Formats: sequence, C-alpha cells, structure tokens
Amino acid sequence: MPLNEPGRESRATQLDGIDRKLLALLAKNSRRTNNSLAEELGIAPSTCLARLNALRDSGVISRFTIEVDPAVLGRELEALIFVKIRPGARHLMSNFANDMRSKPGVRQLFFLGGADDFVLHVAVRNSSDVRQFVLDNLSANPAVATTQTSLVFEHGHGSGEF
Amino acid sequence: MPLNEPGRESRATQLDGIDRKLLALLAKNSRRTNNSLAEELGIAPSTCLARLNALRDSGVISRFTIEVDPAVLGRELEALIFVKIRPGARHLMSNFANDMRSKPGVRQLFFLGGADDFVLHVAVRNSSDVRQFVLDNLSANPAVATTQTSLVFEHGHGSGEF
DNA sequence: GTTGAAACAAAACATAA
DNA sequence: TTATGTTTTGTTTCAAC
Repeated sequence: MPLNEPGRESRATQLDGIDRKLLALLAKNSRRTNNSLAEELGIAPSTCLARLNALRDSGVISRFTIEVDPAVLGRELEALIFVKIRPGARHLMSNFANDMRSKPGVRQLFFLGGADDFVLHVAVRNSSDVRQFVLDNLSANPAVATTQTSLVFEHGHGSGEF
Repeated sequence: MPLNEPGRESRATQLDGIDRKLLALLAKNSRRTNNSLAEELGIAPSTCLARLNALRDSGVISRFTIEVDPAVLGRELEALIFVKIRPGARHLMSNFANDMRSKPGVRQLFFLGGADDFVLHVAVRNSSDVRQFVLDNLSANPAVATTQTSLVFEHGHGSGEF
C-alpha cells in the first residue's frame, strides 16, 4: 500500500484563479470595498460578495486583521528566543507557552518538534529589554532548561500565494 | 555619558487608551465599520475615523490584511527551516532571501544575527513536500551551508497589546 | 481633539433572469 | 453567475465647539 494513499487525503478546499486573486487583493488591503474588488476581478459585485463570504465561512480566511509596526511604537528591536524545556517539565509546556502569549511584546510563538521546544518572536525597545525579558520570563522559570536569543535583522512575509 | 541617552531616543508614537483599544478591535476584525468601532469606543464616528486615519498615516498600522489558514487549503504541515549561509556567500543572502519570499508556501522569513543566518516559516502539504522544498530551494543552492528543519506543532500570535 | 448633521457611497437583500 | 431595484447602513466632509 502506498504511503500517500490518494483516497485518504483530507479534502482541501480548492480555489480557482479568481479566489486566489481575491485573497491576494485582501491580503494587500482587507478594507477594500466589495465593489472595488469586484471591478478589479472582473466579476459582478454580488458574485464577489458571495465568494468573499464563502472564503470566510469555509475558514480559508481565518480573520481580517491589521499589521502593527512595533518600531513606530518604540519597540525597535525584534528577536527570536529559542527555548528548551527540561525533560521533566514537558507537561508544563502548554501552560507556559500560553502564559507567554499574553506578555506585551510577544508577537508569535512556535511550538516545535526538534532541537528546541519553542520559539518566541518578540519586539522590544532595546537589547536591555530583551535581556530583561529573558531573565524575568524564561530564566526564572524552573521548567526552562536553556534559551538562546538571536536578533532579527529583517522580517518579511511570503507572497501569500497558494 | 550614559549609553541610553534619553535625548537621543527616537520619539515613538504615543498611544492613549482609545488608540490601543482601536488597534485591538481592528486586530480582531479589520473590516468592522467605522460606526461600529466608534460605538464600542464611546466616541463619535468622525472622531473614530480621524484616529483610524492617524494610526494609518503615522505607520502604526502598516497594513490592513487577512490571515489565511494554510491547513484549509491542504497545506497541513508547517515547519521552520533554519539556514546557514556559507561564509564566502554572505553577499548573496539578500537576493537569496528575497527569492525565497516569493515561493509558494513561504509564510515568513527572518533574517537573523546569531547561529543561523535566516529562518523560513513554510506551510506545505506533508513531510514529503517539505523535504522536496529543502532539496529544490536550499540544498541545491551553493550559497547554503546547512539547513535544519523543525516541525511546527502549534503556531500562535501574541495578544497584540503594546 | 472632538462633535453632529448633511450629502454621498456602499452594503445587503430579494428577486428575476 | 449576473443584473437590477429597494432598503438599510456606513463614510466622508466640514463648520462649529
């Protein structure tokens, strides 16, 4: 039996070219009006609205949101903090990670399998603040085995194409 | 002279409580109408619009966008790929990274200082695809020294509070 | 910085093709 | 899927506070 049995593949939502273009336009500006989207896509506004609703309802679009630039708010330094949890404290990881999410400055959290257990993406004012963040929130926690911090020189998004 | 001379700090945009709440509401749903935002904030629609425009114009809001769930589109596996560039090929990093950004499945790219040179956050269909991605786009490139791939078990966003 | 009112634009919905 | 008409809702501007 083949490992990738076609019949067992979960059915992914299929997008046509118009859906893809609609997603791309919304990724660039999620506040565009339906009429303006419809015009650029070359379809009727009613059709466009139906497609947009379908993308939202099917979960393809998980949310309409904004990107906030932390640097403009004084958090000019971004870092990735790689964290290893003590083998005996793995059961605490989930709670620990959730606590982390709510801390100001935490932008993302990745739960990993592999060398590190999770990665925090943080935005802080300066190197002094990142040091303080690690000391207060990570080193002080007995569940944490080690941390390693890398400065983020640049952070970019993918094209958003699928 | 102190290292952090107050007078030399770049002036960060200061937000009041209403701005912060407005950002939080827009982060949850960037398509909310101005009227609805104004009502929840307890201010007039015209005031709300003025604040929203100020946040956009000052760059605090860098864009209005959508979040697409890759799993719904069949890309059910996310991974972080840590990449080291050969010492002699560092000058190619910028171009290389930019090429990466446009590849389907690439969600984010971090340019790092530290042990690794950059990190790719990718969403693919399965482990076979992530292997193929690394072989085609990374291992095949003479600028790449090493790669290390970690599965993402969970990916979360911060609270978005500042 | 904030406001309300008026003029304008768009959305939402139903219906029919 | 599109077109059209109706009703409802939201946006934008601006004089005034």
